[in-house]
Amino acid sequence: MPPIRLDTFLPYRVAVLSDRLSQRLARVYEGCGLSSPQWRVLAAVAEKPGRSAQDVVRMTPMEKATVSRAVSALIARGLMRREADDRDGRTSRLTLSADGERLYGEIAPGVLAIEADIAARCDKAGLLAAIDAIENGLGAEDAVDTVSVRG
Amino acid sequence: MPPIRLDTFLPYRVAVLSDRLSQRLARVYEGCGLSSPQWRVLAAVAEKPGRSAQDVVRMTPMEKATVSRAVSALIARGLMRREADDRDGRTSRLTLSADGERLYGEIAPGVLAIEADIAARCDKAGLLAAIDAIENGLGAEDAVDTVSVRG
DNA sequence: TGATATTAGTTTCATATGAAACTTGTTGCA
DNA sequence: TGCAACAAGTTTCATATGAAACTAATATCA
Repeated sequence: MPPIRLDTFLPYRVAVLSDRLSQRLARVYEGCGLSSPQWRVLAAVAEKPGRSAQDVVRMTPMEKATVSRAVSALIARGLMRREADDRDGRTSRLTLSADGERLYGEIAPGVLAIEADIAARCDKAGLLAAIDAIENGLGAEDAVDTVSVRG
Repeated sequence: MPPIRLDTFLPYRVAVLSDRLSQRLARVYEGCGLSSPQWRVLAAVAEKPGRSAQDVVRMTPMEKATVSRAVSALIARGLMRREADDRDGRTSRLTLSADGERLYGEIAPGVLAIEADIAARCDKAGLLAAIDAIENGLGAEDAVDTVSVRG
């Protein structure tokens, strides 16, 4: 079996890149006492107020337990509010408090500056298109499950 | 502060993609009783026998403690061997045992098939070029540290 | 040469994580 | 209705993780 060449093996390259980007962003929000899941929840709710925890789980690489804990921590710090959905008693709608908006406003520029640096160095549109294509493919494979692996 | 649009925010998109790819690959090697760090170490050593634990740490998004534990586990399972470097008494050289090669040979085709699917759906060369460019940029930013964030 | 700093690797410890059980509310349908 | 399946969210528990302390070997350089 000839070994997998890692420098051109996409899952490996993407994993390394993702980790480095995460660490780079973390430098910005860790100073504000946010963990990575907390930052992610904050960003998701800031983008679209009223999202439920489940919404965040679906759009994010986080378990529902992780999101639940992050939400609790953000509420305990007074950065986020939770109110019951009037249609469905199970789900609750999340919004940022004034303090939450303020903190978000402190972090976002630094984070956006990093992304601008990144985008300036690569073909961002092409990269997004590739990511879309891959994710669509992964979704399709889910249906086929392990079949494509056995070939 | 206008919220960050996540669907075009590269660190977010890359994190989600990386997580999905990891889970997809994990389906293959989990069946063989390997954890994610164990698979990564196995793949790194298979690619270039004689790599040290530190080599693996440098090329991989894993802590040295994680690598140390993964190596121990692989050796305990008889999949890997460790022998002292004759020049430097601190480092040890890792190689796969016959069983390790065999297991690698079982896993690699499935993993490569997944990557082939992915590569077929996107501009792989362009994607690799973008990753290279971003990683180079991140390296450069390290030197400048937080300066570019303050702008 | 010998003192000091550094590096490879391991271990310890506190914490974060994921899986599964659980609670509560909703849906489907007989 | 009422009962079974299901979904949102929380909590529990065992385990994986990262940070820091630690050991042992090597560099550095006065």
